[in-house]
Amino acid sequence: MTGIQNLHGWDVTPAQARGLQLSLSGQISLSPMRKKIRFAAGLDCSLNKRRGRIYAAAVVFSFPDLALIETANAELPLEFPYVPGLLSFREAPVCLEAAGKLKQAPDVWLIDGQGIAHPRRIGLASHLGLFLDTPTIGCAKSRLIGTYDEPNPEKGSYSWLYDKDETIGAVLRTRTGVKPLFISPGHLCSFQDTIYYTLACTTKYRLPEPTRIANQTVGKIKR
DNA sequence: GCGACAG
DNA sequence: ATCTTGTCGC
Repeated sequence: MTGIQNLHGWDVTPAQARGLQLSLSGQISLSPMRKKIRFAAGLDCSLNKRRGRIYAAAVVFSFPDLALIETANAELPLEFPYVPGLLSFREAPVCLEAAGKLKQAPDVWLIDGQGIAHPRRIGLASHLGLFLDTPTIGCAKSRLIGTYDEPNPEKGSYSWLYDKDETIGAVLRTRTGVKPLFISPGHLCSFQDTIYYTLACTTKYRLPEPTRIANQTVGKIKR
């Protein structure tokens, strides 16, 4: 896959990382997606702390039929610690390497982590969106920041996620009676796009197919 | 000072 | 994220 931007290096300290986030967050766009979507991709990481390695898998599905088209993966030494709010500095480098190996460039990415539902409005999905220069949606399994009302139990119901008075994402039920997902725009998409495409990529499981299969794929390459 | 805290 | 089999419930 071509067209990946290299906006900055990743060998930084936590303090420098926060500074980069402050200067990059202003470049994130929430404008609605317009292009016709033919390919939706998923990205996920896993790590082996004992070996000090981090792995990533990028998978591409056709849309809206959701047939698996291609997978690619990557492996790198684990260099940055896990710090809430700085996840992209730990996971983005391998994710970008895996994404770069794909032949089919996707029209939208679903990513395991937050988009703008982040203290500085630039979670992993937003940060990757800037580098990929393609719409990205953050599909996190749990909350990082924000307040919300519990959505109704039926698949498809949702409530908004707020930080003070600002809407930063949605709490979406992707499967009836199961814990909801915390979704938010990463880059180049709106809140409505986020809900629409997450549901359009979800079949019978809690996680949408792109991130579900990416998670399954990265689990295999680690072993 | 005391919790909360994506993966 | 990771360590992990059976088991409770729709």
